[in-house]
Amino acid sequence: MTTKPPPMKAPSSRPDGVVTLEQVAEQAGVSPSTVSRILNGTAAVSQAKKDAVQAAIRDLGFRPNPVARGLAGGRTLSVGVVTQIISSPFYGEALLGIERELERAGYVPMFVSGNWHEDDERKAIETLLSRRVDGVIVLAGRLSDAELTKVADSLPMVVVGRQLEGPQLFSFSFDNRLGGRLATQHLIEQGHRRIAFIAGDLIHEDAVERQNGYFDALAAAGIAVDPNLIVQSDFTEAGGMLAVSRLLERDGRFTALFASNDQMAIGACLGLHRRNLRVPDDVSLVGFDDLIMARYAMPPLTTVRQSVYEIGVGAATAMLELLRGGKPKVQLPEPALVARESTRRMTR
Amino acid sequence: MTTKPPPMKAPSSRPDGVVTLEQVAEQAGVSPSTVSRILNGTAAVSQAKKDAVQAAIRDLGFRPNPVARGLAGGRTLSVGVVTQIISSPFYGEALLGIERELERAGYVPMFVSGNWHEDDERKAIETLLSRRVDGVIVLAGRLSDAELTKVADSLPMVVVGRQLEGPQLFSFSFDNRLGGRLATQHLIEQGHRRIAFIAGDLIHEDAVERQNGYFDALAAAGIAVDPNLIVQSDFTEAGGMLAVSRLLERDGRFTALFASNDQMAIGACLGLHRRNLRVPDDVSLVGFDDLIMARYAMPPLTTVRQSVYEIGVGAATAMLELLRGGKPKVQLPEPALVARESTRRMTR
DNA sequence: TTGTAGGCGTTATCAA
DNA sequence: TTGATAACGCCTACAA
Repeated sequence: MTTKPPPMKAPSSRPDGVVTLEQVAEQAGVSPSTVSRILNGTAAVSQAKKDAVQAAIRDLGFRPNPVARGLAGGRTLSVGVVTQIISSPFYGEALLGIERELERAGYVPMFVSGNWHEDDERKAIETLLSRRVDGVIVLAGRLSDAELTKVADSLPMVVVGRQLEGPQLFSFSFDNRLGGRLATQHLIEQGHRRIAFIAGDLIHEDAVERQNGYFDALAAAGIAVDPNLIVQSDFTEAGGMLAVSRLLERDGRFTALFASNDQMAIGACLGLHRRNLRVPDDVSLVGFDDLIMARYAMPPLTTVRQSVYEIGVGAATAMLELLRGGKPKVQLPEPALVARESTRRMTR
Repeated sequence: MTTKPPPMKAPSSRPDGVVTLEQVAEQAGVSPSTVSRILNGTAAVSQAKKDAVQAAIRDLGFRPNPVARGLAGGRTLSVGVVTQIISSPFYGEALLGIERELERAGYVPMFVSGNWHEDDERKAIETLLSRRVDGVIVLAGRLSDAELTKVADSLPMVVVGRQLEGPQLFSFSFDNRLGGRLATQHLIEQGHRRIAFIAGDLIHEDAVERQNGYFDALAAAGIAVDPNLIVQSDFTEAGGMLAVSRLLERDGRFTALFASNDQMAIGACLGLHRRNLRVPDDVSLVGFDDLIMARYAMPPLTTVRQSVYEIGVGAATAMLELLRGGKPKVQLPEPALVARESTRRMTR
């Protein structure tokens, strides 16, 4: 042994099989910058070197290190996603859409929960920024428009469920109002006149819009709004169950119930069951979202289809476009009523 | 203007308000290394400097950059989580537990889906490694024990649902076998003898164990296993529904059904409904997991409680302990039967 | 078109 | 106990 141990660097492979850009450069006989340029398409490179480098990349199994990229001011190939509660079936489906779509472009999502809490949400975004994500997708939430817009100054941002404008900011919403109208209309067409409504948390535009749709349909049918038939809740199963109790404690009788999301509808169903009211025999029930759970509810739940998965895909697609420097345009399917077995024509 | 523009560096705050460790050092009148040492507790530092640095950190609102840390070989304060399908209600609850617990220690989870697919899972882990996560939590999955163990050579790892050993490797399982026994026993106690069983994907230890529990209970009661009453499925609602069809196509009659998770039970319920079989009047039904959906199923589902949320918390706790260099020990609650309305005493 | 040099924000290694 | 100094792996002027 004549060589001293320390500089014993085997150029082509380190202990754990991590290959660096520098090694690729060496193997291809070019400079690191050239490799970088080829990787990022930053500048024109001669075809010969391009080939050599690509061969080297393949041979060595090189994969750029996102962490180093992030530090160097480049991209991290990761996009932050602010959800509210990661365990909710609603967000679950959206996240799946986001993950799948992002993956196609080599991006990885970083999910953080806002817990329907302004501070948490703020912290979530900070976390994301400190992790150098390339962009942020915000699903609903409580942060003010101003605050979100400000973040978008330094980062591409996609916001679902609001209307915001900005150079690096894209937002889109599902047509919740139309959805709310369809649901209510369906009930009216079945002959119902006394239709109760469980609103979601009215801090959300979504919730408000669904309620507006409810009003629209009633108005169109010449049915007066009865405040006794409206309760506000929180989009959870437990909330839906509670809402039904409150509704039943009042004097107003109703033959149909429109819960502004599936989770509350499911909860309401149990609440009705507890009072010995049958769905749809005693009360017709409509939900909103068409989550998987709606299909498997008992009875299967009539609801308004908004493909949450598609919304996730849409958000991711928009983000990728933004990242590409383009102008996203997302075409969401129109809301549609899915009639199942929880609603029935009024016969009495 | 006598100074030339380029070096115009305002030491205390850059355009976007990002403060670096170096700035903290400067403000506190110490070297960057000292700041780093204080941050990481790497070495002893005089109290005076410690105070000064901490004051500077507070004043400047400094937050260490995880990306830079990751590059420098330090920690990224992030742990990777390999789930199977992020949209599943089961994983949702687990992820929530993981996220909450990790957050308490300043860690952020990175979720990636394995999609019940070996290749995806392998890729997921690679992604995680290239992102320099400090550790990996694996929830079930198809990767071989050997492969997982190998990954654990270079990284702390927690595996849920298997038995693996290793210096940086910790694994724990819920007592699925006992759970399966409890479920079946409950049915037997209600007088049922012909108890059908829907197994999960038997690639999972979990699924196998639940089935073993089913066998255990039958054996203890002196009931012979009837292969006609057993079908294998895939842990999804759709799978549960399909399983019921297959069961009913066979000649064997049954008065009770044990589905080895809640999702399949819910699906089975719909399947029975389609054949005009009532739960629990015609068939008593038991699930497994006690997800939220069980509570709100119609009728509310009798099931075996395993707190998926707790499992998530446990996995995270174990990981933090591993990261701390300690030996984790997770105490999971015993499985327990939660009797609700989907089962009833056989009267015929 | 290509290469060199410097920097991104931390941590780790050595001296002092 | 402290502080230079050199990585970490990549990107991006700048120069050639």
